[in-house]
Amino acid sequence: MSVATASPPLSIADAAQATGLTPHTLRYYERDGLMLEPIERASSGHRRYTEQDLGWIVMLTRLRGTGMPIREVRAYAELCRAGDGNEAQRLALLHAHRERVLAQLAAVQENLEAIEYKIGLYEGRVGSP
Amino acid sequence: MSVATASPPLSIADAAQATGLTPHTLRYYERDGLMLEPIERASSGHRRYTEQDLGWIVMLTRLRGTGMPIREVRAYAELCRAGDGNEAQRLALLHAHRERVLAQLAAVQENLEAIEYKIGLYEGRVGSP
DNA sequence: CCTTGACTTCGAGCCCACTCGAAGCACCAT
DNA sequence: ATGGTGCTTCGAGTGGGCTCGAAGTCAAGG
Repeated sequence: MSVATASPPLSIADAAQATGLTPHTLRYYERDGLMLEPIERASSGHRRYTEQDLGWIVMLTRLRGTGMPIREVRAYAELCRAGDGNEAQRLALLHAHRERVLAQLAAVQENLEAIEYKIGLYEGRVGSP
Repeated sequence: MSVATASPPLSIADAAQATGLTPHTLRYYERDGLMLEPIERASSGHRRYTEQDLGWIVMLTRLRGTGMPIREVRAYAELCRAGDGNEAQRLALLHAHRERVLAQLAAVQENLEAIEYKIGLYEGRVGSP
């Protein structure tokens, strides 16, 4: 059994620190239905982030970081929340996202090449008298 | 001499068609100082886009498509407008942009890999009973 | 002549994703 | 007890990048 590391829940400030988001953003995500479930509270009412919470935040940050809109992250979260039985839907959502990201990557790379060509022109011109 | 293809200037609708932007966006870009110079007008006051104009629009679309903010495109346009003598500055601007784009590409690719790993998990689970 | 339709300008509106501020409560150290 | 810090909620504000609508003008076709 892995009882070794039962790390204690984190305050919102620590969770922000750990995820690279701000406390404001963490609250906003929760309000907006992006979390799998409402974050647990201490008796004081303060949020307590578990390791699972952090793991999910990392995933959603990756989704956001690849350009998935908030509303689609929410849709994905809702599927996960709904429990077993909709894995195919989740998979379809992730697949569709993957295709979009690949297309986007290809487009950016093509544009970048054209820009690098332009840079080459400038370097040629700048290097010569 | 290449006198062969002296293509006539285009209406804003045709230029929009040709560049994949909307007429609204083309006017907005011009208003916002993103064009190298004000677009020529027909006697009616209607814009007439030349091939040079289209070429520049393609370039600026590539800059935008790689995430360069409007204000920086404007800065680049201003440098170009200023004429010779600031090639080093333009180059520096493009170089800086290139670095940002490469960093961004790397980040997106890393995130995408993690998402693909997740997809792999779902496919494994979905494939089995 | 008169309509049609593509254009013009100007300013406002919209969407997205945060980002912030105000007012209030809870705990902890002095 | 008291001040400080760190949280809470709520709602409003910001910035970027378009996007749109209204009102007017012009050239061509019927």
